[in-house]
Amino acid sequence: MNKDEQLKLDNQLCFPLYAAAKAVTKLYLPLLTPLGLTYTQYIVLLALYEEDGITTSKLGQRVYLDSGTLSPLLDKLEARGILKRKKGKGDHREKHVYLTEEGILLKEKIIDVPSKIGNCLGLTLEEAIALKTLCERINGEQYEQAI
Amino acid sequence: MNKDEQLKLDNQLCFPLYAAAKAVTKLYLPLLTPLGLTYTQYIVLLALYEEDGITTSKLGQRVYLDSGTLSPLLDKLEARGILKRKKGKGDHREKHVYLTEEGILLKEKIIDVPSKIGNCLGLTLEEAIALKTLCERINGEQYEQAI
DNA sequence: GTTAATTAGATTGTATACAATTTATTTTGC
DNA sequence: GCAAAATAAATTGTATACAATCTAATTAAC
Repeated sequence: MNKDEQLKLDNQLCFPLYAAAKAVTKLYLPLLTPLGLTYTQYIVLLALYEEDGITTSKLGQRVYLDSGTLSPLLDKLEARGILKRKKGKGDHREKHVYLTEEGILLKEKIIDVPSKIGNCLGLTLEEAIALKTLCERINGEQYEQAI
Repeated sequence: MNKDEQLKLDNQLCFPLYAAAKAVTKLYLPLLTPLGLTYTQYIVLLALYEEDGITTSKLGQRVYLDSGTLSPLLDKLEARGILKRKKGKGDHREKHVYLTEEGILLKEKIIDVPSKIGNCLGLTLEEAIALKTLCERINGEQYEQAI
């Protein structure tokens, strides 16, 4: 394949990946909008359901978001009464993120989302696992010095 | 796997996919920033190198972007002198997007980007093709009535 | 032990993304 | 042939994303 061929959209890996991520995110809209949640807010809540009281920076590492994205997002969820941020006893620079009663109750509405999404992708279970594994490989790489 | 397990971040398909797309997009930064381009602008240019003079709506379908994203993006590229939009002779609602001399010259700088990115993903060729194929399957699906 | 370097979180600035709306034009229905 | 529906592009509003910067608090260095 020459350089001109290589430049075509259909020969890129990045583009289908970018498009697929957007398409899958959009799949969640009809389930999350009724709950007043965006996809990113949903992801942040999943992380909190796993580890309540996590610090903001740890949460950011978990969901691959920096403070520029996470701070205003947490502002909104806090304003809605879903979570609270409190300074810990130790390091006073850190803030811990805690689910409120309402945030904990919201889990009951969220818990059916994965199964409802599950069979909508048009992939077999094996294909979905293969896709997930390949994406995790990419996410696990260290790219800083790669270029 | 019970519902609580199913809700964990590590058991989602959507999340690694979303993270991998962001990671791959970020890989392009050191190559595109020197050219003054963002990743999305790069994708739009690839589409134009394949079909110069395409209408705005066709371009949007090709790169999976709606007019709300594409209009201001084209504004910027037009302001930089990389492309021009002109009304066609036929349907006066349509605008056709044409590369300028400068936009055509830019291709010479862009043409090496794919090969430079190529081997940075830590995937074998077979794995990259498998990933691309699975993403294309997702992109080809019709999801409107799926939920 | 005091200054320098680092870190946590927030803020600012720019660029996506997309739903919903608006305007101009074209096509349909009858 | 004309009102109604549809379409193309732009605009508005809200929510990511992230680089760069800022402030406050902590740690390191000497």
